[in-house]
Amino acid sequence: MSLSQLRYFVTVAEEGHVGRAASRLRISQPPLTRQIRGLEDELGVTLFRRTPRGMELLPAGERFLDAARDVLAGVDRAVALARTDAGGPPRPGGRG
Amino acid sequence: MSLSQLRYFVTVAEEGHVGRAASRLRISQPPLTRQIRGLEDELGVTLFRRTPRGMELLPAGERFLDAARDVLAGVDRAVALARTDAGGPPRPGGRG
DNA sequence: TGAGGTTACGCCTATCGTAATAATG
DNA sequence: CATTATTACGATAGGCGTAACCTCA
Repeated sequence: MSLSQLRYFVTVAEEGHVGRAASRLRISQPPLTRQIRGLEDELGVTLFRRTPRGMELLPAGERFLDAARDVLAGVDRAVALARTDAGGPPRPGGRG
Repeated sequence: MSLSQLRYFVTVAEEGHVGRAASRLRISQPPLTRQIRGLEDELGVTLFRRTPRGMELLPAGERFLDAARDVLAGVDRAVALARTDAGGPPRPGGRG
């Protein structure tokens, strides 16, 4: 499980369409399909129902979507907290 | 930034020692050092102070530690939620 | 036939482990 | 010299893109 997989999953869930999601993520469909598939495989849970119209979120997927968004938001929060200037010395080569 | 980096960081923070942290993580010191360094570089923030006795958490590191734990807990929660049996069909080849 | 998701294959990057190096006291 | 973190170098695994394939209506 990786943060990329979580981002990919959220995008596919939002678009309901691998092609559109891939476009938004600036990657091609195959790696996106594989990552979603790998995520499902690792979880042991089917997150989407494949239809001729696209990807339909299953109940397990909806529950996971909520938690995945929380994780990604937590990452942003962590980064912001670390970068909060509170007397820490700047790194040489940092964006300072 | 990766979930591995977050796990590595939390372990080093808890041990205050790259060697012990690496042992707990079942990897060797060099990759652990590199991942911590890469994390600091990506954040643009120094998280630890290197001393002859080990790794000492700086203020930015303490703030990040709290948030990193939250992220990792969120991942566990997401997995548990997805696996919550609520009528979802089992995957063929799953761990059933 | 058309739309959409999936699999096969090759390339590139990232990560790991072993060995060697630098700093501290 | 002893301890700890870091860098150099080669091997392995994972991710991406192009091309080809399967499924459904």
